[in-house]
Amino acid sequence: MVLQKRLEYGFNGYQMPSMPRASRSARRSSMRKNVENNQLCAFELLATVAGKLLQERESSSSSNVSMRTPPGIGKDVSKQEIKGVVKNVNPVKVEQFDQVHCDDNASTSSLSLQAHHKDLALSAPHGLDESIITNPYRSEKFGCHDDTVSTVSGNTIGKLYDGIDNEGYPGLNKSYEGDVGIVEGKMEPESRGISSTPKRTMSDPCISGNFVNMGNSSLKVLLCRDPLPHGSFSQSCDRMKGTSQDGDDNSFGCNQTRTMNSKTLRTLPRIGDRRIRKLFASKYWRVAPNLKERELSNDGDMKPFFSHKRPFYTRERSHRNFTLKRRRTFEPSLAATSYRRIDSELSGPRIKGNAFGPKLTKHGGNVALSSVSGPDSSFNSKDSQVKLSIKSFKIPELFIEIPENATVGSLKRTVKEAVTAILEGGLCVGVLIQGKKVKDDAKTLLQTGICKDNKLDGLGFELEPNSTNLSPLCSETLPFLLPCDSSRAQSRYSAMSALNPGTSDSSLNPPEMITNTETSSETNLALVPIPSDMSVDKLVPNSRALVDVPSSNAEPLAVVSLHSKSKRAELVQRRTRRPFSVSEVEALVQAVEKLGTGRWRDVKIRSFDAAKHRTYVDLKDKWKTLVHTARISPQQRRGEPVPQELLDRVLSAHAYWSHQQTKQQLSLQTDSLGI
DNA sequence: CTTAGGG
DNA sequence: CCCTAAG
Repeated sequence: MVLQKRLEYGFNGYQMPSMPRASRSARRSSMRKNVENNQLCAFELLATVAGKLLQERESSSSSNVSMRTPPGIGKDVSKQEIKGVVKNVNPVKVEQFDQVHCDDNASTSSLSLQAHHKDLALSAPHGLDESIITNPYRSEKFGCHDDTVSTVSGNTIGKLYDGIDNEGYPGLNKSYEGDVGIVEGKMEPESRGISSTPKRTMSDPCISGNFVNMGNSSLKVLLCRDPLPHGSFSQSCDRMKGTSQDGDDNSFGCNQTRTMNSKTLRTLPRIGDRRIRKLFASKYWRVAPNLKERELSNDGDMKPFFSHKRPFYTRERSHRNFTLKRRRTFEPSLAATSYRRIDSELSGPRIKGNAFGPKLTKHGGNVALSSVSGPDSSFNSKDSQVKLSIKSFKIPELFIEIPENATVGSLKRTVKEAVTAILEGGLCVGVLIQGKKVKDDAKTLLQTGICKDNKLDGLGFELEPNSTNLSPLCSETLPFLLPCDSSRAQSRYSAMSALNPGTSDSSLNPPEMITNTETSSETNLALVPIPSDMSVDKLVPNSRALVDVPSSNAEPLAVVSLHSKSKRAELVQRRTRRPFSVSEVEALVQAVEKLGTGRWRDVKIRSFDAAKHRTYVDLKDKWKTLVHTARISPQQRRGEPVPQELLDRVLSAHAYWSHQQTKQQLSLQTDSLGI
């Protein structure tokens, strides 16, 4: 009776959509096993190089002496000069190369700028009035890297930033495109030298990153890479239109845009995703899973409006299953972008002035490509030796998470450890020509086109983490996705509040981000504040080194630990609490009324697709609490009061679906018995 | 990955 | 919200 009554409440005449659910298996991918066994390719080589570098750093104080033929590299056939690994040691050093740079200025410089800008964006999205960013290019040009410093005003940065966000690199498009072209195999007359490198990087939203966690002296490093098609980067940025930060109020009704976004986003990072998850317990990941992609076409059908004439929603699922592979990638949004780079540690003090060195450290690049100076044809030697100058290698991205109260010294140590760990973990060197990876190691340089007579324009090298030790990490979207400009690079280096009992979430003390562009000449650790979705595109005028991150953004980071040493640190910070708003409840109720209580994934997609911080589990939980809430007396309820009307609907729907469920079960039983 | 439930 | 067992 009661049930009946309830049903009447909101289900008058409502026909239960009897749609068989797609079998779960259908969505399941059997290919779980991963190739985690990548062999350590040039591990040794790199280790050697790394070692060298480290040594050099320690020993060489000011001399920008370039390393000569590091063991293992180009010893035989080609003679290479590795000026710096991981960091640009010093562009100025070799005239010849500089020459090249200058010549290329037209194109290179813009390119560099791009990269540069990107970096800026990454590292100092917020007020930068006073930030000083060295412009490597300049330095290079003038040969006085250390002295020439250009100051970029916050505005400028902001603009750059915006430009980046918009996919374009205003004013830089030309070169950018050129790059892309190269990547695609097209060679542009103009691009040469470092071109290939930068583009590669840029086009690789996927970031390879290392996450270093310092809390508790734990060191967590995570490397990830995930090659993405160029262009994804920019696209990856969410451009959710007009969605509230929460996505709360806009959760419904605007699927279209959202869909596109999600789709796009989802395309981004991925490889790492699963892998990582697998490797590490889910507890390490705190990002809300992104549901699978949806079809645009579904949007119409999916309209959340509760109506009797509901369209064939049924198709939705199956369709979706085929077309879209759902992906819980890290949200691209940030994902893609949140990468910090730490190229410094290794190069030590000398990098000063090179913080934003020519090396295009685009974040996002899964591999840090360093710029290879493609020696011009003019730079040939007499014999058939191929001379290469590798200006720098960028180490895979690192993520560092360190408590605010940590000391600078510990920060340094952490970074160092992280870098060391990476190097020790093994790196592989990849060779790219025209942006394409040369896979056949057996080929001779000549065969590959790397010969003195050739312009080595398209030649590039990249360092890649040894996949054995890392997991590609695609950052998940920040839970709080930024509506329109999430595209901007962001990273989170948040202090783990969990480690600081005294100041945890509730303390309203948001972890602070360190934006450090000038902190030390030693480290170019560019920490980027996480833009809060709340204050989306505003640059905080006076925030310089430290940026407050709204506590609401203090979402946990994805941290992976490679070192067993940190156990406690593994405890991930709990997600910040985000009470459901009435509108969200409304959306939830509506969705459940329509879909039932056993299809949270669909509910999520239907009404909360844009709310990245609401997982289907969250929705399920919320429903659970709603039901509970509806049953208790109003006096016992807490939090934002939910309209009684909604609660009534909750009860009705709950009753209805429970009934359906039992009914279904009965029929099943009957069936099996009957047969 | 999703569900369903307990904590 | 988290964590997990199941599927």
